Amino acid sequence: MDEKDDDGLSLGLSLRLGCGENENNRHPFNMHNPPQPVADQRASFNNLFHFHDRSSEMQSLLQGIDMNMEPVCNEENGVSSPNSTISSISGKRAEREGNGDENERESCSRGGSDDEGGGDGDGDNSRKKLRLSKEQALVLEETFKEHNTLNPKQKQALAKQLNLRPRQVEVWFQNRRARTKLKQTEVDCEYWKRYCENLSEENRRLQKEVQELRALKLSPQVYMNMNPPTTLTMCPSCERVTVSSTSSSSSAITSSSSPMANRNLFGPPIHRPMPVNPWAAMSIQRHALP
DNA sequence: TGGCTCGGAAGGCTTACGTCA
DNA sequence: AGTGACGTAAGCCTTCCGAGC
Repeated sequence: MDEKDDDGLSLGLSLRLGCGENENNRHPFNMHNPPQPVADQRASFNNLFHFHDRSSEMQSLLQGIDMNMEPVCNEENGVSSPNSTISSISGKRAEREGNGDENERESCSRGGSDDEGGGDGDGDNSRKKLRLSKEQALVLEETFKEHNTLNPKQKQALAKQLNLRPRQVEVWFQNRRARTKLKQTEVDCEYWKRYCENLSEENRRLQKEVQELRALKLSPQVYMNMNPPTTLTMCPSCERVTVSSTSSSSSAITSSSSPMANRNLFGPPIHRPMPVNPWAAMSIQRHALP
């Protein structure tokens, strides 16, 4: 088992960091906090999740499901939910399912063999699709919002609550993570696209400004009215811009009063609105882009 | 009825970790 | 004690394909 940190008493939870499927405030493009590689983001947090400590809202969601009901083999029932059928269990995944799922699978497979014998007759090769009920989907969604991965105990508990096989819960979470990531990628791409467009616009504007300044430089009377040369510096920690004159006495001003106040001289704006959780973004308009 | 989208499921691959020589 | 080989478990990616619109 991979649950080395599971003491068997607590319901530990494995969470992925950085990619942010569950991090609603994720800022994937913050230059000071770049996105992390997906493959190495696994980290385990224990004791973060207890099914029986859920909110009352969650409890109400679960009201339609008998939490005390023993998990019922779907193959025995023929359906896992009022509008679902069940797929056959086969292949590598079924082979490597841990002991935690083994008992249930074995018991289910006995019923499944009966069902297969009297079912549609296409045997193990068929993928019988199921459609999770609304109640099941709601509970899974709510659970996913809290934690996008489950450890075996949580998977078992959730499967029991929803009257599903642990494998179904596992697959649902895998698909949910994958599709969340896809959504996030789409949002990210759109963001970068518009970000580049704005950079191009900014570049054009600055080039025009340079041309205007060069034109002024060519006219001699301008020099007579110019202030002494100034130096712009920015504190790397607080990012405040300081304008200091080389001749006048300590005329340093901060960015708040500087004409350069709104210009980040050293890269993209730090506090630029970043893409939000894609699922939230689907219903909430994105922040205004730069 | 064919096309399309959604989403459950399977298979392959990668990674992390434990065990053992 | 350090190390490489090996096995195992879990997650991710890609693809398939049934169901519903």
